[in-house]
Amino acid sequence: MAVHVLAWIAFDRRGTDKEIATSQRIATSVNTNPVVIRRCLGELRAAGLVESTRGRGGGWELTRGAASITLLDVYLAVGGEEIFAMPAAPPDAECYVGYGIQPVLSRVYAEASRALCASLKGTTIADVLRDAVAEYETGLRG
Amino acid sequence: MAVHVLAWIAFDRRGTDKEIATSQRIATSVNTNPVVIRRCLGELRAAGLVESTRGRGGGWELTRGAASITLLDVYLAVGGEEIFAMPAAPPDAECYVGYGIQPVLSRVYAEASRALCASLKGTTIADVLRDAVAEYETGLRG
DNA sequence: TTGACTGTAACCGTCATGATTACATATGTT
DNA sequence: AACATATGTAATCATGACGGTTACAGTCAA
Repeated sequence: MAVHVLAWIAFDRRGTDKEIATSQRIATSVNTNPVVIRRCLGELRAAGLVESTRGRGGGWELTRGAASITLLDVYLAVGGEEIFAMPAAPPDAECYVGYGIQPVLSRVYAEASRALCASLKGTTIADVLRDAVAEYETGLRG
Repeated sequence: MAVHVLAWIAFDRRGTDKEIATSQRIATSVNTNPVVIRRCLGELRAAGLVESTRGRGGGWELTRGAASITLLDVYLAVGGEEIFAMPAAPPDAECYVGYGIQPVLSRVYAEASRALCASLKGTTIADVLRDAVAEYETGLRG
């Protein structure tokens, strides 16, 4: 959803009319509630990806170009650190496997997480927006 | 949890006593309920990683060596295809971004998923077990 | 026949997440 | 000043995923 929101703001900014992106208009595109959008944008703002202006005529803007925001930035912004869950109840500490498996799994998760992040780093919001628009136009022809 | 369970079965098999792994004993190590273990093992069996024998003296065995079971096998067995969630409600189809973003994100997710799977493929149950036991012994010395 | 084990259904509590309502706050326009 | 339009955020509800638990049926060896 965060990716969608950011792409929408970037798209809106390209338009000829200088309207600023509001949570209401974004919500229409994402097909959800403005409050949900604001919550999402709040996280993105905390990560420094967007800025908001309040009051009439206010709304949301990217703090930098869409081409310099990677999906990794978005992933980290919305708190996507926890891909794999560690066991809720700690394993049996007196068991060989139960005792030693936790740190081992942590290392494995860190490794997998690195691979995932490296992949996400390869795509920017600008890439997503460009491909989405292309997809739209292809759909119209088909 | 599935990794823990498989490592435990592999560990149990190495022992001098020829006891077979039961869901009860596995549950003790994982610190959970035998039914949870059986549910988990049911998925692993569906994926062909383990076999069970019923009745007295029954239990669970690996269908192949621990060194030939990768974490990717486990990941796929327990249905870990869905890392990223697609929007519950479909985006606005009349919006440039809303229409085209879904297939674009699908491609991005597929790419990220490939990276993750490649990483998981590099570690086997045997690796995890070896490191866990080493961790245990290191802990005893410290 | 008995005991030990798997196989499952059923139900509960918890947690995360999105949806919604309501209201406080801020700010440009009139 | 009054109003319209935004954001900011708390509170609440519904939903789904997941583990924990109980209960019971099916299976097999001793």
